[in-house]
Amino acid sequence: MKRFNIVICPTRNVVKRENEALQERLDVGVSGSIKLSDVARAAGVSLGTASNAFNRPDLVRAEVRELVETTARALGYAGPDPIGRLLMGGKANAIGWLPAGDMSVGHAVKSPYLRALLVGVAEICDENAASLVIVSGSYDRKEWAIRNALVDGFILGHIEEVDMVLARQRKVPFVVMDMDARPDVSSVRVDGRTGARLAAEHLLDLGHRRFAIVSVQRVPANPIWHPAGEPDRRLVAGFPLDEEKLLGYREALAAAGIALDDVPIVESHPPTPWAEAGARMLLDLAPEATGILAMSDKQAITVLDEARRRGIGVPRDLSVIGFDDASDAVVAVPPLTTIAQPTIEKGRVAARILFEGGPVRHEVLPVELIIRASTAPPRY
Amino acid sequence: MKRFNIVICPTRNVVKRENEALQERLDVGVSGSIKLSDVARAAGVSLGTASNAFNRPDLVRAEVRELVETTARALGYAGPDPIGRLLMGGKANAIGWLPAGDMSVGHAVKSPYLRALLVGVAEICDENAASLVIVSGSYDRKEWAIRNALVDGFILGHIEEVDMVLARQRKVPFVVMDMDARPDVSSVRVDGRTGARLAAEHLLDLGHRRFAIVSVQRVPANPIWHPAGEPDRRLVAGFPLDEEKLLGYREALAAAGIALDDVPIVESHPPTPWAEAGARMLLDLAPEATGILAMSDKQAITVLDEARRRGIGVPRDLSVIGFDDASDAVVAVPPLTTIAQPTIEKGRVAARILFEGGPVRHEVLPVELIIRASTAPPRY
DNA sequence: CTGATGATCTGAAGCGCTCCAATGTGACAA
DNA sequence: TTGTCACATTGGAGCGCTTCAGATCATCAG
Repeated sequence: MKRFNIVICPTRNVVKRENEALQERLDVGVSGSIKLSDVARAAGVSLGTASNAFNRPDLVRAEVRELVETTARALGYAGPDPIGRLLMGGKANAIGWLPAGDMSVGHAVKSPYLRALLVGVAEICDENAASLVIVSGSYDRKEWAIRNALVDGFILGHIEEVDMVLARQRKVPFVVMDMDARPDVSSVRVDGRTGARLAAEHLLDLGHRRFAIVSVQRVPANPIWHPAGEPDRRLVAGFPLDEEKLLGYREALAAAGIALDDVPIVESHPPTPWAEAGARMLLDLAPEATGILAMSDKQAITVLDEARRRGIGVPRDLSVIGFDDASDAVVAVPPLTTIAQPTIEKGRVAARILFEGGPVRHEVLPVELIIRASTAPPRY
Repeated sequence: MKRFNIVICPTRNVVKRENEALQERLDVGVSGSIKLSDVARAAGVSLGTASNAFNRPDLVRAEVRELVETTARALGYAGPDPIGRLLMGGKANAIGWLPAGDMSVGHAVKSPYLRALLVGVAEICDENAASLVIVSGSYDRKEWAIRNALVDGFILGHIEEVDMVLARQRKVPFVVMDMDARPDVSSVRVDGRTGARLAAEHLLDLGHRRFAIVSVQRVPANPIWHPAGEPDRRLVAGFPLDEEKLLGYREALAAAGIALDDVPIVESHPPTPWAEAGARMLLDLAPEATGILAMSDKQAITVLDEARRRGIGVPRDLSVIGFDDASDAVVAVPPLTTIAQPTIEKGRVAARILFEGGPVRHEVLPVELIIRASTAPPRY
């Protein structure tokens, strides 16, 4: 029967205290929001118990729990503030995604390739009931973003070494995409070299011998032209994955007796205005090429469009092959021959690495040649 | 000259202390991460000064600031922890987006309509250098999500009243989409009623008199058939905006002497499997209809596909009109006649309301009839 | 009747940071 | 010399919560 007393006392208390608290709040107007300690006081229990009532209900007697809940409701308390919770080592319940280079949030949503990646990541987020943060990461804010984004882990588009150092300091797990990461950093990439080799071999098999390459430029800027035979040419490719692609092209071309240095290259930034300038430059300066090797579908399709504008028939006069097999490749005019990479799966794998924790992993995903209608034997 | 002393002392201090601190850290292995107070101690300055060195550098003498920075670097300090910062009323620098109903993160990225919305929101996020959180909000987690997402504001897809109460408790600004919000909650919507009226009028003008409506079902479930003349029919539409559409249809039809109650309605959930079942149900049960009024492009296109499968010619045998003008409307076969809504702009407006703060706003955006090839006069 | 055992609760110590009132200092004017 | 200022820095009080080592008390075996 004493039990009973113990229960009844706080209950009586609460009615009284609740009223007091309510009164207080009315007096002060709709004052600063109530916190857990207010609820605890009003309910006549300790802060710890109130906390437990919300987070570890099994540790609290049913009556007391209910009492706390009632009080909370009466006070208009919205439950423990996520920020306070976080401080004691709680999880943000979200992972962050930082697209490569200077890509904005907007671009991340618009680009078919990045979007596909996002779809994969989002799927795994759903499985884990976590939110997805598209981190605003244009160059000038990237450092701030990496340091301050409220996430439990990061997926980083291929980034600079310096950003990787930052990310490591952040002490949250992260995985990088599309680069040969250091051994102590998880990574997910596709076999860009093989893909590029397949692309070049496809055109070679069709009989092409005069090529031009559309390479990726890392930053938004005017396209750069690298003529055939350019002295001291290095790997002119924006991101690590693009360097790999260049190696793949070189490998295949070399097997056919063609030196990479004898192939003109245009470097352009894939988003629209730059890619278009690149396409114009390409068709202006390499009119003799019959086979165009593009490092992304976006760039390949831009070449397709520019060729159409000029009355150059594809694939009659010009063959174009892309890379990615993003969603727009199949609806391009003509449908784009390309190297498919499992982009959605790439997103999934990266996200899984984050959620599963575990040791460092390095995943390399396969690529595949998809022959559509933008490539054909050259006319002689 | 005393000035000089003051400067030099901490500097000497720091070298010594830095070593001590380093030693400590080595002793403990790579122990728990260093915090601002460690840096302050090691640099021989107060915690407050160390904080200022990072956040309000102008308040700290250059030498001291540099000293703090050096020490921080030496200790491997990654800068003030965002969580601690948050606690004192800092901003998360992110806004959250919670798609409607039971939509998952994945669906939010896949659906052309939601994606367009996302593009608009993302654009404004970029302008404000903020991140975008796609909040995981399937029904069972929605409450948790609203309470705990680490954001400075919310964009809520049309939600239940109860969620709005939660959102208000959260004490962060939020705006709801596509519903007649309460006067104290900002909202952005399109003029669904006018849009629907335009759609019905278009078909009426073409000469159609026998209609069927594809309405939106709020939750994933088998489609529901509402035959013509169903007794006690109410507004059978999933979300508030869909109710408006129904009113618009009713208005236009009534003007032509057709009672809404005499039009069969199928209610289906727009994502794929349900929409397909709805399309089949529609063509099975309303074979006499020559004009289909669909509340979303997704559903309209699904009808298009099912009709093709059955050998029903569109627009020869059947006219179909959608709503949204999402990106897939124009590439549908045949290209879909639809009511365009400024979806991207809708996203922009919602995001701007959040970032600009200011008083409650209620924005209504216009719609427009886009005639393509899925509608034509009926055959007699 | 005693000590041991569980089941509940309490109280206080953080978590890492920001903010602010108070302090100290040199420069400058009176 | 003294008073006044502006600037640089300090110390400590929070921010809202979780966690954990006790404290309490009814219960039960011995």
